[in-house]
Amino acid sequence: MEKAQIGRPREFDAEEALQKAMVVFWEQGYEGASLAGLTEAMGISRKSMYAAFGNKEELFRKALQRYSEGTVSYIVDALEAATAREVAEVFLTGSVRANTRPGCPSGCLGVQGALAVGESGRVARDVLAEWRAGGQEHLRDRFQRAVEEGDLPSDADPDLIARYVMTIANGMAVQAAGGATREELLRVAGAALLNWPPA
Amino acid sequence: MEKAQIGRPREFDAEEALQKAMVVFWEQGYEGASLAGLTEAMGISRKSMYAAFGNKEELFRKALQRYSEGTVSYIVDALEAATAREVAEVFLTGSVRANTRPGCPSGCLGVQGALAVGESGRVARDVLAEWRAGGQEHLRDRFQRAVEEGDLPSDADPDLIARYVMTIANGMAVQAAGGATREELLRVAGAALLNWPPA
DNA sequence: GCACTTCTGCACCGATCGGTGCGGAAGGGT
DNA sequence: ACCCTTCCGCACCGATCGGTGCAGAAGTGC
Repeated sequence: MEKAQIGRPREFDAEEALQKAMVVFWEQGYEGASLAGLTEAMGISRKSMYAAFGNKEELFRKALQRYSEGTVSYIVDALEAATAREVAEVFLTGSVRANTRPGCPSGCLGVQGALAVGESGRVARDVLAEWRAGGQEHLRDRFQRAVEEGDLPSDADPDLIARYVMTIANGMAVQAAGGATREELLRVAGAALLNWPPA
Repeated sequence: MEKAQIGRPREFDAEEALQKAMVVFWEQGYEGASLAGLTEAMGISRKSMYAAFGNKEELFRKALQRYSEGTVSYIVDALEAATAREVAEVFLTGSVRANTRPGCPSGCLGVQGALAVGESGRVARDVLAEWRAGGQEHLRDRFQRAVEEGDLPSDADPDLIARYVMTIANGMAVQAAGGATREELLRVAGAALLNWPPA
């Protein structure tokens, strides 16, 4: 994104513009977000957007990356928790907070950004599916380690446990998109954690 | 939909066409489904579609109604089950089967049909949110009855239990949209049901 | 056979989609 | 001061969006 020091420097803050674009994608989805709406929110012209980010798909990819590093950075903390139970707890409560953050759209960009789409959204849909699968894989690896460390029973299935936890998170994202409050979702997360290990 | 017996009768089967439209909405979402794609799948012209169904929004509403009466009719069976535990079990396993039906799109129309959308999809999004809330309400009423009948502990919270069950179902719909198999999801449902009552 | 109604295919509507070509303005290096 | 690069606002591109007007064809009741 930074390529030259010579010439007229850009007048806008790329990170700030990307943040605004991320919010629009988060709220309206990949297909629902138009170039006009994106650039208006970003405060720049179409031409500047294309020069700085490539095209709509690339902008979406970069917005998702920013989302990963910012909004959902709690997953890093979760994976570093001491026990498998705490991993699940930090992950789920972090999800709830991210899905119901005041001033941000409800729900999760990684879920509602592109779930079912037409031809033009295929790439975005696949990018998000891969993104979710990647998160689930990190959880699975962590639970696998927990099994090896004796933190989980030796016959526990890390794949199933990771999928179970991710399913709860995905479901809460849908609930948040439908208007569920932080308190309601925290209680759901609490209920899901009563069951541990879940297999 | 049936209004006159005089005049030239329509040449296509409205129910059959609606079924095809439902599948397109299911697969591509409300915004992703174009009139061109819909009418092509339905095998009729734009004009015939408008005459028979009104407009795109009305077509979507009628497709959702057909989805309710067909694909997700298992919810009726679930609500009639003898115990709250069985209600949850029939509901969740029914969800898994509906989300992974061979020959149908993966996932749930009620979830992926319109989760995050632009201006033009607002109505569809709200229709679906209300649809999901309605299902959850039915579950809550059933669990409320279970409390009154002593089938659930007297301090159990029907609202929380219904939201918990619906969250699992919503999450499995996202998982299915991402490619999870029926077997994988049945194991998740089984794991979720180990935890009963979930509060 | 006639009148009446409705169906259907085609072309077309204005609006918007994602994406660009152009030309002037503006900053940095030397 | 010069040059060179980059930025940026505007107009515009073909394609597609949801939705319609028109006219001919076709079926039903009398």
